[in-house]
Amino acid sequence: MSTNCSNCPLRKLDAFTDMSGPEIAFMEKFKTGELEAQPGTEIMAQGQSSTHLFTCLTGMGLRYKTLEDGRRQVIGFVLPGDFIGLQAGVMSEMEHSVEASTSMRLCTFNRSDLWTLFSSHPTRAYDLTRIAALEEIFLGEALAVVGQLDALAKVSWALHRFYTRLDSVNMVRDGHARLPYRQQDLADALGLSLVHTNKTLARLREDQIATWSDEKLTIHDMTRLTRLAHAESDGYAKRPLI
Amino acid sequence: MSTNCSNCPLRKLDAFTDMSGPEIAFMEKFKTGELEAQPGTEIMAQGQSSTHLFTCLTGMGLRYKTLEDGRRQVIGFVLPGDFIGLQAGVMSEMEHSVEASTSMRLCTFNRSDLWTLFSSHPTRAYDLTRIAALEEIFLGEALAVVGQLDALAKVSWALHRFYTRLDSVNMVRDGHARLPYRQQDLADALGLSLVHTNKTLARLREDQIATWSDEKLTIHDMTRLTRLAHAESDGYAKRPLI
DNA sequence: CGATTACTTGAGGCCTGTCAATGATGGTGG
DNA sequence: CCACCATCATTGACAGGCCTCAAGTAATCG
Repeated sequence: MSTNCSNCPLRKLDAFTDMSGPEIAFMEKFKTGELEAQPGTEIMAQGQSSTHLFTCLTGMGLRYKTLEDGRRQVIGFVLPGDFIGLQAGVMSEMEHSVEASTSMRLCTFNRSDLWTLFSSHPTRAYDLTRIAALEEIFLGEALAVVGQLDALAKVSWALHRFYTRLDSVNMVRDGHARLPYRQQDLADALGLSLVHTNKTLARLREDQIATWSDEKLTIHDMTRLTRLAHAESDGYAKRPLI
Repeated sequence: MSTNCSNCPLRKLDAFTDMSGPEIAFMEKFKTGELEAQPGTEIMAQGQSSTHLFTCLTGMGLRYKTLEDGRRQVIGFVLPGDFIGLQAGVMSEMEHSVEASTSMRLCTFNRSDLWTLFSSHPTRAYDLTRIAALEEIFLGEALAVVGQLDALAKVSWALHRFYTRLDSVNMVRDGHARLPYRQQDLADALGLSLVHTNKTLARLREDQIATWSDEKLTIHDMTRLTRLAHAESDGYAKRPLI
């Protein structure tokens, strides 16, 4: 069973900007199908070009760069509504990989159609550029966190951001949210060792601030978490959906 | 004396993609003037919107985020050919500041004209998106460096990247390049303390790999520097100029 | 010539990485 | 059904890379 854009469940969320009728009609043509990705699958590979672009419909994944010595830097986490493959679309190849952490359902687009988007639907092109700018903003914030904060603040920031982003796509129920990543993923995102990440999570748990276990995230004290996280106040405005 | 786009000295460099006649004609209209910024001037401020966008014509600057506790993360360094204000253009406000390190000459554009760029010149819109994607690629690489590498590799990476980028805009003469930043700027970019940055630079100098003093960068052994830097081999392809 | 800024160098300590071992869980094959 | 293996989370011990503090030099400026 495939979803069409006119009744896309994501588009109705408050987190995303509105789309006009003609825009929706165009997206119906732009979208070529859907893809189911199993956990552990590599959706896009670093150093390769791709004929397809995606939007995450359901499920979660992560973006990461692999260094030649085997180390790994997690660049970000893919949640529903996220666009995948902008780099492959406008550059020759991807500079990071994207992997499915859970089973994921993805809307698929043809890279070759991207040019018609720019030439015939400037509002959609503008939205795509805004998405790129949002990525840039996030990476700048992540760089500041990894570069300047200590371990407790790093982990707090990550959990705070997970919770906020999951909440924006309606994936928080009764204060709980599914967080299907491994501690190693978080460690690789924050530039910490697995061991130290584990101990920092244990401390947040003991201090009754936040608990993340069995793939489930629970915030016990959002006030203290926000303070520890040095979280920027702005409650992330609406963003475009492709 | 003001430069017009048709004889823009940057456009002729190998580093930048070609521009068609109609594109150049449009840029002439799009460009509203030039601005001279003195060293230390804040060109764009974090948290503020701006009516103007810029392209760096000459001189150098830096982008940085300020944390509430006063710490600072340098997000990147602005060299000739770099576009400034993409975030201000397509989002409500900037999430980082831009400051002039030397005297800078900037091409100025009106933010309100940006929409006509998207609606009437899709090739230019595409280029703008590519620039955003390039920024994203750079920030991803910076995140991996700051998150995963040790101090020696971080500093080596930075010097290697400085040299490569300066070379691409023809600012290297006889193996020397002007690098008008302070050690504190580099430290804040790499997430290192000033003291440790200084000692790491001293070590690279003693080992006859690279010397950076008196605002002048000299590479003595590019082979070893490249190895230390874990530098990605791809010799940065052509990029668009706005 | 005092004040400011930037670079340099040394000493000491802590935050975080590495190493190592254990437990828990789940999948697999005999 | 159980031994076996792989993955992930957890905990302790220890070392080291990097930070902080501090002091000194040099250059620039009003």
